Amino acid sequence: MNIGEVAKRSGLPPKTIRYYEDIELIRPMRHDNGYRVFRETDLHKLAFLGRARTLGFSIEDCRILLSLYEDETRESAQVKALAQDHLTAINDKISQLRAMRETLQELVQSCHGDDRPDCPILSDLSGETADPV
Amino acid sequence: MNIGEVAKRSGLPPKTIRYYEDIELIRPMRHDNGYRVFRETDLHKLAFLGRARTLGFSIEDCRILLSLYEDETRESAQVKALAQDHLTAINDKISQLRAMRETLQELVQSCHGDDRPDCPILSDLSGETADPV
DNA sequence: CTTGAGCTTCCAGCAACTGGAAGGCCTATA
DNA sequence: TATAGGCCTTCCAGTTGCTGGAAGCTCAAG
Repeated sequence: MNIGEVAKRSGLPPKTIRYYEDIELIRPMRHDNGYRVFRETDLHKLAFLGRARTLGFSIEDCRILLSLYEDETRESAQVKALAQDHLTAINDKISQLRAMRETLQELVQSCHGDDRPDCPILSDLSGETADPV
Repeated sequence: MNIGEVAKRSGLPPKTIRYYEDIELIRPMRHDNGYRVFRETDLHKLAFLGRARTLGFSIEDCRILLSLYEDETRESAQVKALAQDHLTAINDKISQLRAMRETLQELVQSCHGDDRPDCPILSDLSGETADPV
């Protein structure tokens, strides 16, 4: 398979696939003409990576996951710990975003949003303490 | 004020303050010796920026917010629209993260996490369809 | 033989800083 | 007065995960 085909089948853009080779997540062979040759195992790895990235794992986590996947002597505890840490990080991010949302929502709601310059959003940002509702 | 003082008072690290000058969010004066001189208005702007960044606004949004703040002929509708868009983006991100969390949580729960290699997390990533529970 | 699609490499840029090196300045104390 | 330290300066590089674009080679079709 050439890169275009693999891109279609894996759902990853060619640029990304080349990048993954660059950082040595995959190691496709080469044709005599310099073209990359992808085998089923390469495609499989790329799909694995795509899925892991969709779940938000970092590239370095992906590298570890891939190596665990290929290591028949792995302990599932290692995988679980990695996933658990990631889950915790995601939960932290959600909390942060929720805090932002809460504040923003209040500010947006309190702004009349017309042609007058008066604006509680800017007031808040500039450090004025909000009027008690 | 020197940068250290401003850093303390604004809560932003000196590096970040220099960076903000670099991208022309602020324009502090200079002493003869080359040191930056910050006035109250600079400090005020930095606090504004810090707060806006905490709410997740991008630097470019911050630039716009700052210019709106300083524009007495602004219409609050402009500010509100910006904040509303940002709020929408945050909500999108939260949705994404929640989707990740849901999947991850299931996977983590289904993994026994012991010394055996068998692992539903890796199975999922590798494209095996999950066994119906 | 030419055209166009597909492939190659390499370089640059995004966001928003952050770390570190090399060196100037300022103040206090011995 | 010398020096030590702490603060300041600039500049360069690195972070994460790609993405865009340029220049150029290859391949298949007409």
